[in-house]
This record gives sequence, C-alpha cells and structure tokens, in this order.
Amino acid sequence: MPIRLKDLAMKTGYSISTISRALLGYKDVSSETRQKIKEAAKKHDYYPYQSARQLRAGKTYVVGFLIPTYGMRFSDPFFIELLTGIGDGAAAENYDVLVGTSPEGGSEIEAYKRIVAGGRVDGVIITRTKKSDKRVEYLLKAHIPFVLLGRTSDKPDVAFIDIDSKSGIRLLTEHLIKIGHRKIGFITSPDGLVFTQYRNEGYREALKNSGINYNPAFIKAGDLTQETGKILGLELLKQQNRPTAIVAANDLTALGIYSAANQLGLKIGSDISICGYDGIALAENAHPSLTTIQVPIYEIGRQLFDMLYKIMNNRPLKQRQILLPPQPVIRNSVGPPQKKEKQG
Amino acid sequence: MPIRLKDLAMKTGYSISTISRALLGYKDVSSETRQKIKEAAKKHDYYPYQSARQLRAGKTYVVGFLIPTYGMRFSDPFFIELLTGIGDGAAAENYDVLVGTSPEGGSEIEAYKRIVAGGRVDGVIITRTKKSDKRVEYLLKAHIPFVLLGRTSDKPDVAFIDIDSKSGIRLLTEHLIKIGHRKIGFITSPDGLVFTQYRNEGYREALKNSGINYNPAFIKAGDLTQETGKILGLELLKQQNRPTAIVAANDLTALGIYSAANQLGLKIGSDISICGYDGIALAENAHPSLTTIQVPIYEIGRQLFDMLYKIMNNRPLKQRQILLPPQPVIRNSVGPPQKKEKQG
DNA sequence: TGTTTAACCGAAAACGTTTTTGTAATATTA
DNA sequence: TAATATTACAAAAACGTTTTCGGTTAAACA
Repeated sequence: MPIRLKDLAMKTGYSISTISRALLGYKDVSSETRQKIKEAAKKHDYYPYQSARQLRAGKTYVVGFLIPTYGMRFSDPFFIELLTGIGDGAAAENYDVLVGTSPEGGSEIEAYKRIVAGGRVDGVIITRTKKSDKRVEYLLKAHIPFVLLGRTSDKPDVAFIDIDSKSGIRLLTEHLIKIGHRKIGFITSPDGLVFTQYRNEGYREALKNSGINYNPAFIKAGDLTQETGKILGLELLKQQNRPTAIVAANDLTALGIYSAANQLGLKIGSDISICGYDGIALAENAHPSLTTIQVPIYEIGRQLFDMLYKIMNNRPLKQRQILLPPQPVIRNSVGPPQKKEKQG
Repeated sequence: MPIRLKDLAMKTGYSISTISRALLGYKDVSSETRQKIKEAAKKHDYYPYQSARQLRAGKTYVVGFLIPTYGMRFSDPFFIELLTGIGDGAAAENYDVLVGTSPEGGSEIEAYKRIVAGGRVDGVIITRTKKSDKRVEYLLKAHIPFVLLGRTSDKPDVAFIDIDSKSGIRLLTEHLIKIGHRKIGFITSPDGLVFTQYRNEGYREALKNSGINYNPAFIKAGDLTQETGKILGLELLKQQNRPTAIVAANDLTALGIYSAANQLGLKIGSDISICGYDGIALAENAHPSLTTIQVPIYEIGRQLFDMLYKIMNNRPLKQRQILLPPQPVIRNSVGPPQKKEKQG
C-alpha cells in the first residue's frame, strides 16, 4: 500500500496542507520544516496520487499519442524512434505518454474523444496529418493543446513541425536526373495524407524542370508498408520499358522495392537505383545502403513534446511552425543508369 | 469545455447519482429513464472524467509499459509490433496504455515507482526480464498486478509468456549442423537478460549433441542492435579461420551481420549462413530472406494484456505461465557451407 | 508597552465521480 | 385494511490532493 499525505502527516506531526505545500515549494513553510518533510517523503517513498492531484489541479501531466496502425502487422520503426523521443522529452518534465492505437475504421476520432473528453491528457501529438483532418477540427473545438507532425492544409494557425518534403523528394529526383536517369518511377503514399501531396509535387517539379515527361505508368500509390513496396516495385520493374530508378515515399517502401529488385535479379545501385525517405536506422545498414532523406526522428519527437509543453503551460514559444530543410543522404543504392538502358 | 454529470443532471432533470447509476447499468433505475439518460449522454458527448472516477473507484483503467531504450537511437521494430498488440488488446477493454522510456541509468526503477506509487496504472507489462529483476521485486512488494514477457530466474510464481528460446536457438543451430556446418558463430545478447542464458544454453547444447567443440573465438556478446551486429559480425568474419555460419540473438543483430558480410563480399546463404530470432516483418523481406524463429509478437502483446486484465480484475486465468514452442522459419539466408571451407 | 507586520502553519473547501444509505411511492401480501 | 416488500430515485459521503483563507505566534516598530 503506497504512502499518502495523510500518512506523512501522522509520521511527521505536521498537517496535510503543510506537507503538501512544503513538497510543492511554497514559501510560507520554514526551510527547517521543509527539510524534515522532504526527508520523510523520500524515506517513505512518497509519490503523489495522480488522480487526486489531477482532480484538484485540473492537470494530468500526460500527453496523448495515437499510433496510426493500418492493419495488424504494423511495424514501422519510424514510430518507435519518434515515440522514444517524445517519451524522453516527457520524462524530462515529469510527464507521461498515453499511447493508443487508432483503429483503422472511422472510429479513429472516437479514440481521441475518449482520451480528450475523458480528461486523460493535457495535450495531444498528432502524426500523419490528413488534408482536412477531423482530429484537428475536434481538438480545436475541444480547446485542448496539440501539436502536429506534418502540416494541415486548411487550418493555418496550428503548431507543427514538418520536413519540407516537397524539396526533399525534388532533391532526390534531381540527383537521379543529374546522374543520367530519365525513367524514374515513384511509389507514393496514401492519397489522404498531407505529405503525399507535397512529395508528389516535388517529384513532378523535378521532372518538369528537366523537361522530362510525366509518365503515369511509372507512378504507383502505396501504403508506406514494406509488403506493398515489394508488390508495387514488382509491378513497376516487370514493365517492358521499366524505370531505371525509383523514388519511394518512405524507407520501408524502398526496402520493399529492394526485395522486388532482388527477386528479379536486378542489382541495386546499377541496374536499378532506389531512394527512400525518413532515414530510419535500417536504411543505413541495408545492403546496399539506402539513399534517403535523413529525418532526425528522435529529435523531432523531443521537440514536438517541448512545443506541446510550452503550449500547455502558457510558456512563450519561439516558433509555432517549424519547417525543417530536407537532408539528402546519397548512399550506394543509387548510381548512373546502365548504358544499354540509358535513353533520353 | 467537456460536459459532466452535473450538466447532464441539469439537462435531464435527474440527480447526479441516478445518472451515474443509469450509465453504469445499475438495476435500480427504470429502463425508461435509463434510456432517456443514455440518449442525453450520447447526444452531448459525455465521457466520464477519469481522474474523478479513479479517485473514487481506485482504478485507473491504464496499464503501464516501459520501453527498454538503451541509448537514443532506439528503433527495434519488435517493440512497435508488441505495443500495437498491447494497445489493441487494451482498447478492446476500454483500457489505455501508459508508455514510458526507461532511462539507461540505474534510475529505471525510479520510472516504475513514479508510475506505480503515483497510482497512474492498474498493472504493468515488463519486457526483457533480467536474472534477478529489481522491477519484479518492486512490483511484488507494491502488490500491483503485472505480467512478464520472458521468465525470471528467481521468482517462481509470477505470470509470464515466453518463447522456449533455448529450444529455438538449439533448433537453428542443429539445422546448421545438419546441412554441414561445423564452425558456427554466435552473437548473443547482454549478459543480464534472462533469455540470454537460455539462448546460450541452446547453442551449446546443439554443439555438444553433435560433438562439436565450443570455440570461444566464435562467441561475441552484443546488445541486440543492428550497429553492434555489424561490428561484431566483422570481428567474427575477419578471423583467419572464420565461422561458416552465425546465429544471432535477434533479427536486428542478424541484419547487422548482413552488412558485415556484404562489406566483406561474402554471399549470404552460401559463403556465410546467418540466422536471426524474433521474426520481425523486415526479416521476411530482407535479401536474402532471413532464417529466424518466428515469434507471434502482435498476438503475444494481445495475450499479455489479456492475462494482465484477468489478474487485475480477479478473473480466472487458465494459465499463469505460458511457454510457447519456437517456430523456426528456414529461409534463404542459410545454406550448406562452401566446399573448400568445409572441415570437421 | 501597545500596535502593526511578517512568518508559519492548520482548517476546510473543492475537483467529479462512485457507492452507500435513505426515502417516498407503489405494489404485494396477509 | 394494515403490514410489508419492492421500485425508483435523491442525498451525501468518500477518494487524496491543492489551494484559499484564517489564525496564532513572534518579530518589528512606534
């Protein structure tokens, strides 16, 4: 049975209120008694009972984070890196992280309601923003602090961190063009997501700037999983006039294309060039190492919490909207196209 | 501002207590009024305020899960699969999951104390059990329900799910021996972890049964990360008399060995055979596909929550200790040793 | 010395829910 | 009809904390 203020009161001889105020650092308790009380608290392993503290003070010291799981075999390492960043940031301020899995159906918003309207969290971190995001609408209406990983199109004032993924994909595509590629495939992400639009634009822009025609046969819409990456990679690469390079919407998809290329006996980096996006740990250690946009996932997680923390506690926030420049990392998965396949 | 019982009382004309009891399904409220109250609750999006409910009823409807992060770049997909399993199981029973990151230092136990003694959770799920686990000791003393993923050596009665990883590693090693390998390396896990012991035993047993000498030069102690897998893989494979096959303590380590092998120009599956353990999604799609022990991670997550749920709510539990048989999946990363290197 | 001020501490209210207890009205039984 | 049981609701206590308010003692001042 954990110890409570009442027990400390019994043991020290002070009143409950004095003990509470001593521990919270109020000034109207003598440093001498504060010392004694703190020692007693430490000695008896006192930790304030959260629900009581919450009920009285109206704060939970918990932030919510819902993992966007589509289907059950969900294992994007991106999210565990992000989550550890968020978790470490939270721990540094004595906050906790409430994690939920948002079911695939339309009941996603229901999961948010339970957490928010149930008063379980002081703030929320949202990822994989959608074009007009129901979650954002709800959180605005509920007046609860939140930050986004990724922009939204329709709400201009919300706090977010995002990578300029339009430039990111453009840079990768331009690099491919520069080293001689003309037939560049693209496996994109689901249509509803905001970053899908930016990444598509980056791809098209690079082609356009170099006067390369947009070929719909080279575009496939994926779902950010490795399995789908493989399937769509096979579709792209089995074509008669196949692309010599493929840009993928994320690293996991790119690794799926690795499988496809290997299955078809294509040497990655020469027969076929492949680019990813995210810079998960696996990208660096893949064989060959994967060219990608290096996203500082862990740091973004920490920073997301920091922003949220400041919003929740009405601290001044230097920047409400942070757009990070993309950091391309050219590795061995790309190389100039094979001679016999090269063509304008 | 979310709606509360008081507001519903105002709107419906019933008392707070009647409304509470109607919503909770008590029988001393007429079905007619219950109907009206439920409609009003739904209409106004009522969700009970958790901290008040907790304070009164003494239950949080939250389970705790601390991710064992060693160092910052932590990205084992194993844990995101496990977490989604736990999360989905919890969601099905209207529970939430509080996730913390346990810092690397000795303050790990501190993170547990804050969560447990602070009354933030009704139960805890623990992974990567250690030989004499401080966390287990603490949780037993605190009388809070918990379940383990992995056994402990010293406490016989605790609830757990585990894979028989001794048999698992033994089966993999035996398979390697069966197809002709005699020089089999082993990259194991940190010494403190319980499963390290079992896996080591499995390896040694397989060697012993086949009369193969235990060669300390073929054994390296890793930390379950890909980076270390690569480093130790290089150490093993650069030796004069290198092993023809390597068994790794987990898939991530095995994928690290992939990097090492590729760097040295060794063809995986013929020049060098590699086995992993866990069966993460990436193992199947690696090139070549990774031979491993397929662990049903997601299902284990769900089952862990189910066990914990029953313990927390005093429901009968069929089995308090579940030891799952290992499921080897032989894929293309192993093959018979090259002729010129084969030797007894 | 008498009065004001500061320092220190305790009493008690409040947060929103669940649950025990109480009570009026109605139904059942003798 | 009178006594009793049942039904349907309301009142109020309780959970443990924070915080407002007030009071007592001692120090400072006139």
